[in-house]
Amino acid sequence: MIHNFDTNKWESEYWHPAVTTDAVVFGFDGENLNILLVERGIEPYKGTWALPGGFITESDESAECAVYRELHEETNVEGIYLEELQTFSKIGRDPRERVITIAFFALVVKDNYEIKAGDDAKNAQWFLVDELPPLAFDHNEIISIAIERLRQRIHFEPIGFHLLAKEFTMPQLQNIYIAILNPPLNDSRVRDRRNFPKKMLKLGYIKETGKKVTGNPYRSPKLYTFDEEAYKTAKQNGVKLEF
Amino acid sequence: MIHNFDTNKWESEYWHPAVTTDAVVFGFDGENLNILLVERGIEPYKGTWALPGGFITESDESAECAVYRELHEETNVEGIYLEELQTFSKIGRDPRERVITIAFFALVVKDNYEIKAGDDAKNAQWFLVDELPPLAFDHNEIISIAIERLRQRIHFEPIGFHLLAKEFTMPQLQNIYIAILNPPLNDSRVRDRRNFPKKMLKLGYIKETGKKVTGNPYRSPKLYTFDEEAYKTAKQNGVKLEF
DNA sequence: CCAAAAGTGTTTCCGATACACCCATGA
DNA sequence: TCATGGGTGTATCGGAAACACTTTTGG
Repeated sequence: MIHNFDTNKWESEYWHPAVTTDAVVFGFDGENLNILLVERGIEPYKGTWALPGGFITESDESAECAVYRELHEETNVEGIYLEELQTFSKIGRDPRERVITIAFFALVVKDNYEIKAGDDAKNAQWFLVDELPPLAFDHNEIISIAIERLRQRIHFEPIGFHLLAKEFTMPQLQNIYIAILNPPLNDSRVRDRRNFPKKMLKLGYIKETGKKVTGNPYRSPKLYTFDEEAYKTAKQNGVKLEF
Repeated sequence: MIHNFDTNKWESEYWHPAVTTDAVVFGFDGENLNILLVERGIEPYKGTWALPGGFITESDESAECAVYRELHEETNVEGIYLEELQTFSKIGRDPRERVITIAFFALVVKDNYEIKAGDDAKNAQWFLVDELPPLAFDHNEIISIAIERLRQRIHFEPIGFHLLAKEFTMPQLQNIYIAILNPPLNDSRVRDRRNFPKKMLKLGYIKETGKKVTGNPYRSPKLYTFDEEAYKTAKQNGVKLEF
């Protein structure tokens, strides 16, 4: 093993890899789950769809900052809830050089953003999770892991609310669970219109607004909101909040 | 900071950070949960306890390889189950330069290894999770996150078996759940000697060996093993395996 | 025979599941 | 009035939780 430090005793001389960040941005439209992709405008994989992201370009930029910056530059999306997914460091995952990628995943309300391609991205748009195009690098693997993480997470944390507007209907919330968990058609726990709201309301952190949606050619659903205070209190008290 | 670019057009010109790996190794002794630490033999934090780990020193070394290598060099532990925890990239977490650390966590049978300090480690030993010494860098934070991850994971995956010898007793397995979940004393689900085995055996992937421990000055407990086949089958069939 | 720890069975109760009909709205 | 989708209550069943005494073993 190498132990050479240079004259600056704090500066290591070990090999330094390139580090990038990528974001798996999930957007929900009330019905289906989408992922935000960009079409690469530069080599390698020019013209192929890929996750938004890019190099950490400055020594004083954190990974979080880098991924926010790239996301804004490439897709015009900003100010979202981001969480680290995993780091990908296999040899050969980038044809240019050894690249280590810190992947994040994000949850947004799809219609809150006007997607605009920019920077290295020739194009940017939403794709249904079930209808993704061929992807650059190992981005398929990253997305699989992100979906898996989402599936686990939704059992323990109310992540659904990041995917919905402040006020939402029970069927919308239910559609999130169906889209993420993809349960069998006869799973009455998730798919039954009577059991689902009961279970959700029992968690104690969803409250009615008293309002209803208008303008539908059918019975108008009630609007609910996420009661963040109630959620925090319940969490602190160790109340089980599992779905 | 080092910025050496070559003429290869694939070589990016972005800034490259230093990347290290650290391992949070949990060892179980049948009673309590321990963490493996090393006493640093070099600056910075010379003489302070820290997680085993170190720089990715070669461009063809994956993060997994690096952490295995460092762990072996510094503590003589090898061939263990390792899983990525999280990547730590905050500015200023290392006084030398900007360092990004990929942290892993591992689960081992404590008594299977003879801990021997080596390489940059002046010393290496187990500490009870509740009695950790002051730690170098942000290793306290890394350990907190590792414990949290462990706590979540044990609900869904039979990670306990990595912490036990092939044959183990029910009270040992129960002690793992108690050590990791640290439930209130009146939590009869985890702490009751009648309910716990019932629940475990119902999962279907633990089988009796027919053997018993010998040499105790009291009733000898039965020995069980983890039935990996049964576990895989159950998992594929979507049987719920939650604790 | 004593101390220490392990093994075992039953009752109760709550919460999850299963299930079907009526309501609201706009066209 | 029709089509579409949303809202609501109840009965049953199963699994979780609560609970205490007996057995084994070595000293």
